[in-house]
Formats: sequence, C-alpha cells, structure tokens
Amino acid sequence: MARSRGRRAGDDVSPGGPDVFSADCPSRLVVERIGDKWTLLVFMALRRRVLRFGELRDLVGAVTPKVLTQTLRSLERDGLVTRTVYAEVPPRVEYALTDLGRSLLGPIDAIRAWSEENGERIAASRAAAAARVGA
Amino acid sequence: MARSRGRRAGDDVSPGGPDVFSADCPSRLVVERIGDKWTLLVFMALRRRVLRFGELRDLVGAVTPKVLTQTLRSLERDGLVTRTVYAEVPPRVEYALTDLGRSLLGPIDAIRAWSEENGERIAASRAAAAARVGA
DNA sequence: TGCCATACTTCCCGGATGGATACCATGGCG
DNA sequence: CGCCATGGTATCCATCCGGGAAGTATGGCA
Repeated sequence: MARSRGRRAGDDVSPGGPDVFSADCPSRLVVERIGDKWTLLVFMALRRRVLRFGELRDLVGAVTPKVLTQTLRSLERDGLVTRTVYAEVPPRVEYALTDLGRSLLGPIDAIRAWSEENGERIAASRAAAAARVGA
Repeated sequence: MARSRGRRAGDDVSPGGPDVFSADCPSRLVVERIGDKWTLLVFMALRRRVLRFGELRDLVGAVTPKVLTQTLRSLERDGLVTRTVYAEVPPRVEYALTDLGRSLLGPIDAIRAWSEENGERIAASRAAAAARVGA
C-alpha cells in the first residue's frame, strides 16, 4: 500500500482549466454526448433547417426508426433539439436545433475542419498497422 | 418501393463541405476515435510531457491496465501517440503524442471551452427531464 | 531460493448500444 | 368498410466496450 496513486502537487497538466481528470469533466460529457453513432449526422441534417421525422430518417440514411427516436429523445432531453408535435392527421412532428444546439456547431466545425485535413492520415496509419498484422 | 429515400438535389445541408452524410465522413471517424471512455483523459495527460505506463495509469485514475493498454495501442495504431520500449529490467515504456496527436489538441480545446461554458446547461436540462419522469 | 517491480496479457462476464422485424393509433377519403 | 400516411412502439437479438481478477516475463537483489 501507500503506493502514491493519483496526481502529486506540481503535476500541472491542464493549462488554466479546472480538473480535467475528474470523472464528470465537462469535456468528457460533451464528447460522449456527440460520440454516439448518429448524433453528428442529426446535427448536420438540422444545421440548415427544421426537419420532420421522416425527412431526418431519409436524410441520415441507414438509421432505423427506433434508434433515430432514441437519438432525438436524448438530444431533446439534453436541451439540444426541440420536438414540436402538430395535432394533425397524419401526425406531423418537427425537430429543430435549440440555441444551445446551434452554439455547439462551432466546436463541431473545428473537429470537422481538422478531420478533413487529417482524417486521411489516421486512416492511412490504421491501414498500415492492419497491413503489418495481416502480412 | 420508389419511396424517394436519400437526399434530393437542392438539399444543400453542408455549407462548403464534402458529403457529410457518407458513412465514412471524416468527422465521424474522429469523433468516434476520441469518443471512447479514456482517450480524452490520455490526451490531457500527455499534453504536457511524455509519460510512462504507470504514470499514465496513476494520472488517469480508475482505468484498469487492460483497458489502458487497449486505449494506447489503438492510439498508436492511428498515429496519434508513440510507444517507446526501453530494453531494461524492470521494463520501461514511454508514451508521447505525435505531431498529429498534438495538432488534435486544438479542436479538443474548442470542445473543452464550449463544455466549460455550456456543460452545466446540458446537465441541468438532463436533470430537469429526469425530475419530470421521476415526479 | 525466493521476492520485487514493471508492463503487460488472458479469461470471463455483464451492461449498454444498436439493428431487424413487426406491430400500433389516428382520422380523412373512396 | 378498408386503406393510406405518419410517426412512432414492442420485442428480440448480436455485438461491443469495458471491468475484475489473476497470470506472465525478465533479471537484479537479499
């Protein structure tokens, strides 16, 4: 025991930020939030205009209704999109980004810019590693 | 059939970018890459200096050696960190960010800044929704 | 002859994630 | 009466991610 776990004083790892290593670090919250399979696509689809459920489903592509519903409900729960139901027949439901959701487009675009510049490098490195294993 | 799936011409969803909806969209690649449980912590830990396996494990906290190894190997595979083994006894292994990895710190910081500003809003919205269900 | 430290690896397991398929509710319309 | 469209639910299932506990390899040292 007494195996000195955790950070010692002087381990200044984060320049000017709060504790980056706490389990509930806000960066992790957000990255996990947008890190699932369909969220980013939904954001891209809603970036320009309000969309109905079916439009979203067709735009995003291979998503099943169950999973799309899950994604949208969780985004609504987190205050990033709104869900508006019109009492018509057949039913009409519209989804839109909230202000909060729209403000997240900035950081997302930072990722996107980096990805478009460097994504190939990652893919290449990954492919090279796979080739080494395969050979 | 013939149920008009997919985008139609004129659905200009992405301002100036390539196809955001392709399955291998680079943004998704990167977000999935950093979206797992420990990658962000490893990045934060390695941002300032090279670290040994044990240092990393102690800094990050509750990660088990198996999972930390997995995380590091996949980061190495993708060209984001280097792994240097010194043939000593007991063994010494050092991990460091590559240039590519360091360049990713920029976008990560964009997320971090947004998170520190807005993370609470998400948490609050989520808590409010949970309270509505619980009540 | 053990014992130590480091940096793993192996095995097994449980929970979460996402997918396939089928079904449901409403009310206008023919 | 039965069909249509929309926007979902319900049910079941395969896969994956991560976790716990224990084992491995090396060689110096007491």
